[in-house]
Amino acid sequence: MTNNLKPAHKLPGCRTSAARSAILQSLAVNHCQTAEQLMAGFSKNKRPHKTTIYREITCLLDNGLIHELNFGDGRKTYELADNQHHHHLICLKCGWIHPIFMQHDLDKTVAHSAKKQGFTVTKHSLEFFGYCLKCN
Amino acid sequence: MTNNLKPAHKLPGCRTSAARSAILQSLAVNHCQTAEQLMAGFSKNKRPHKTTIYREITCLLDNGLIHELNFGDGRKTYELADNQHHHHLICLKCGWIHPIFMQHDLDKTVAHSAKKQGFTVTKHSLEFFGYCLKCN
DNA sequence: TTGACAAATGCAACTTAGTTGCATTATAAT
DNA sequence: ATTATAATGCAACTAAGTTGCATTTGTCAA
Repeated sequence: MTNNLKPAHKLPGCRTSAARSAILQSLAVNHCQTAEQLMAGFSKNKRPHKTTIYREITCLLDNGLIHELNFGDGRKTYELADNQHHHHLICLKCGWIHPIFMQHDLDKTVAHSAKKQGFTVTKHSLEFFGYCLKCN
Repeated sequence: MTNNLKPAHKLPGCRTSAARSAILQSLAVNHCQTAEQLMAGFSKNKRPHKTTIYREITCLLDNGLIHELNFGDGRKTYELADNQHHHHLICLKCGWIHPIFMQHDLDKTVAHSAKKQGFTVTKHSLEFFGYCLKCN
């Protein structure tokens, strides 16, 4: 588990970083996490400073290893970039987040009509909100 | 223009409010605006305090007159609730926002499969990011 | 193996968006 | 006209995230 993540930790122009490795491992276990949740994932005695967390997140974003998401609650959420394109179910009560895989060509469809007004679509965000099993 | 908005300004348990009327009028002209943009819409000499803006936004949300959106830049955006269901084109460079109307039954499709795991979909968010005519 | 440069880290102070408590003003129902 | 309560302003606060700077540490080249 640790081993197959190691290569990804080696980034060009970067050294190995305990915090960076830990963040990637944490995201491999828990699909979607905020900066705060990533912080909480460390045991208290070896928890890095919040500045470090935010800087490693920036580094991982710059290197395309993670994606930033925003579910409307004002916090940024992160997930590994190495998984296939998907969307999310998000519980409005408990914050439970679940990836869903569905086939669609929204991007293509919209790109076509958007182009008529000179707009080029590069990505989209599609999230479903509601109530999970426990909160229903 | 002012007249046909007036009735909407009368909210149960609320008095008429200059700030509230102005916010609704501003959103009628400019589809999507942040709290800061709404502030900027007032001429300097009769601009209400930011606390007032935020409180009026809360009031309008509570009464269902506006919707809150979040395009991932950390700011909340507001639009009138009295228009038909739509999504947005959002320019990543200049922040240009444009509503798009497209037919789809994503909500229904997903609601069906989500229900199998006990999740009830109540709403969804679908936004397209890219570059507008000017920024292309 | 060592030396040195740059990356990683920690800390304090700062920024930005938004919130809360409290005092004052003003609308509208009686 | 009186009065209750909504609307407003102001100051102080919170929460998420950022920046500057000093210190530590990993890694490359000699």
